[in-house]
Amino acid sequence: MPRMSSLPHLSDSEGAAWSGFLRAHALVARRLDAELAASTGLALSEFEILLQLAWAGGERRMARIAHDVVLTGGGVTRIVARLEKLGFIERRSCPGDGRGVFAVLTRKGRAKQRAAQPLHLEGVRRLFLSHASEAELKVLAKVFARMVATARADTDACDLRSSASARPGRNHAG
Amino acid sequence: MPRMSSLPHLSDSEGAAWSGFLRAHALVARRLDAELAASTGLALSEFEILLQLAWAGGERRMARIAHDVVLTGGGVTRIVARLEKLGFIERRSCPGDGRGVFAVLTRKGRAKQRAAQPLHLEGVRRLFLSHASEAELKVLAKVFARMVATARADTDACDLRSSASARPGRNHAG
DNA sequence: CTTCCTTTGTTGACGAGTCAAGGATAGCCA
DNA sequence: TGGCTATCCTTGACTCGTCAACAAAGGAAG
Repeated sequence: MPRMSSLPHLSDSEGAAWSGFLRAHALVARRLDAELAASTGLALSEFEILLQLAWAGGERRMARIAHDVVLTGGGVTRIVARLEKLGFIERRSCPGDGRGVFAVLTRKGRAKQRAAQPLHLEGVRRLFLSHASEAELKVLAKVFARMVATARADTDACDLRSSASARPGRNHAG
Repeated sequence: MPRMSSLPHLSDSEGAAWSGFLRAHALVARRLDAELAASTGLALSEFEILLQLAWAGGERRMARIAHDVVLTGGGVTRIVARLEKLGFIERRSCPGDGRGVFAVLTRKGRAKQRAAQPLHLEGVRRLFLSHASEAELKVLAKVFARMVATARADTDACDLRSSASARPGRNHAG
């Protein structure tokens, strides 16, 4: 019979895993973002988009970016606008689909991404990777992959289902 | 020699673990927050504070809350203000320390927390816990604990050191 | 007691990203 | 060809939480 620790009705390891997940993410993401911003002027979300683009060969459609970095369409529009104003990205209309927009890494953008890469990498290693053995890393990867897969499946299914239904916002009813 | 997958200079499992970490957190936290908000009107951050309070026996000082949930002092002030307006929390001045403020769970607040608990728990299980075996959960807990411990140690040390120094903000210098 | 420094909590200004509405294009079916 | 619906992106309004400045209170040293 499992005893309870930080969360009632959760076993010790359950509670520790969940609360650790939240705390670890908050601490690691916050610090990495701060370090990145301090020495490159880029927020983590901005760098991640540059990285995605570099990884994708330089260009990618807005919707695809949003999906990859788990952000709203509107959010991506704004981040890309920021990066465009800085000269790191260009918007290019999508031949063959008049709705689509490509975000394209400029030469300057690629340089910036390359310059920031070592710092980012060092941060990821120091704050995250260094705390797990190779075997543990594999476990994390596997578990996260499962969570992401089903969360995405759910979301997509939900999106399809609710195409024409209204959902309540945050009502704050006591 | 490790091959690279989603992130250059990172091995497959390293890249998968890191990017999985970010994606999984975004998806799980977003969805849990949405579900919680839809059926209780509480944001995840708000519920977590109620939970902390309940867990702590009903009262806790602001600074302690901020530390526990990994938020800024200002942030906690605002969340507590929200919860106070809703009648879930009372502010009480701290006897013996004129600066301190206790956040105290009201009867209504405790009831709210109890009412929301099952939904929260179910969400945590479905979105997070169900994707890992007991052994895997133990690994997650251990790894997260290490990350949190050193991140906190670093932060604290940094805070002490920088008590009287200026730090640059986000400069956005290209 | 006075001075200096630290800690605690609050607040105005702000930045980031969400949400929902809207315009434009695509694609299907009669 | 003329609807009808779905998808893509953008934008105004808004919420959330951060940051920096601040006021009030401890605490130690002279």
